[in-house]
Amino acid sequence: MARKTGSHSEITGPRIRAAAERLFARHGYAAVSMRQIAAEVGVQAGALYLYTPDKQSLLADLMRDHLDGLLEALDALPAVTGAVARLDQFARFHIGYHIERPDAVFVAYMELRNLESENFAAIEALRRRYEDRLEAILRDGRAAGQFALPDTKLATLALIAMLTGVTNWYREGGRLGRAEVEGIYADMALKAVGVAG
Amino acid sequence: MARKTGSHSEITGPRIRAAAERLFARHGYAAVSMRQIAAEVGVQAGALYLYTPDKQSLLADLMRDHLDGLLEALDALPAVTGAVARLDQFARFHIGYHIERPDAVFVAYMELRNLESENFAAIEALRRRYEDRLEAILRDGRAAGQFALPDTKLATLALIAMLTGVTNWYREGGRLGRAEVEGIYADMALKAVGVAG
DNA sequence: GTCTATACACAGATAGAC
DNA sequence: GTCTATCTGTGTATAGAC
Repeated sequence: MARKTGSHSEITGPRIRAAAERLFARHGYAAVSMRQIAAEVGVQAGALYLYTPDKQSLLADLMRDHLDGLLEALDALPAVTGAVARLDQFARFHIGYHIERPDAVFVAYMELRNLESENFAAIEALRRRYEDRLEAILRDGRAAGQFALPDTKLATLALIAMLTGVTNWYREGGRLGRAEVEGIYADMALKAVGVAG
Repeated sequence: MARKTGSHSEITGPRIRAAAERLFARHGYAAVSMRQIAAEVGVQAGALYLYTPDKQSLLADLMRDHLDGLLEALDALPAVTGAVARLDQFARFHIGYHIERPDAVFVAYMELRNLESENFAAIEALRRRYEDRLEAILRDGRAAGQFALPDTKLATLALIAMLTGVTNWYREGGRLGRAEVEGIYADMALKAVGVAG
């Protein structure tokens, strides 16, 4: 409880990451300065370096945390049986998870080109793991004769692009509610792979 | 034919735009310096300002030119009858046009947030016009009972996201040829709106 | 039309006082 | 743990020679 005056390490770190995420999403990593991030948090630029070795690590950590959380949440879903039910579940999950974290999603998808090569490789591996979960569903459904797909890899990428696109327009309190949007997207995803609506 | 020594205005302008497009696509607008662009072209940084008033205009012009060309090419397609044929044509066109201009597409989709407000409004209006062409097809198809769609606006955005996603992975000379990819995407687009494959 | 030189602002990052 | 001050590099953009 009792701490020295001016000592806030437990909350300043998360606040720095939150501010960086918001600013990176809004203006882009390269366009945001460490001074801007510090100003958002209410500290001086030099203080940031107590929490991150450099700007690049700040970006890479945000992206890794996002993708780690995404995979963890996917794995925590209740088990369902059958490729159709699994794809429906995946689509709804993807929409819901992305709708709730527009900034994190935006950064993770837009700032790949600003990662240095080791960070890029690590982040790409995580993304690939996530895509592989969807592709496994599509492969199983095709093997079971439930999906009509010329190419599972292409379908995987097409579906992910379609679903992730929700972040381009969805706004809290808009014309369509979250559950409604999840349902419509899941329906389109199922139809796209040949499941009759 | 005969020109003064060192005078290259007719080709330097396009070369500057081409270099800027390539660099912006690769590294992002904010991460690319005027000096880098000049170096690509083989001139000094100061010389760029004979062709563009500033860096922002260079970006806005690239994006406007891309979207103008996209709309013009769409309008130049041969007329086809029926919503199914029109959607098939639109999907193939979108894939083909985007596959051929990965850099221009990337810049037009990723650098919106780096546009100043007047430029942003102009570019957004062009993008909206393009989306409206697709939405008109979906509305007509739904009215004719050919498409099953809960919401044409949402479906428009979902389809465009799916189709545009091709630029994230398609590479010339890869496993799948261009016509093949166009066909698979068009098929998924039609199925997604409820047309039986 | 292009170059060299430069003005001026701001970037990322570090040192040392408190 | 944070601040002030500062180092060093680089950014956009312009002026003036050729």
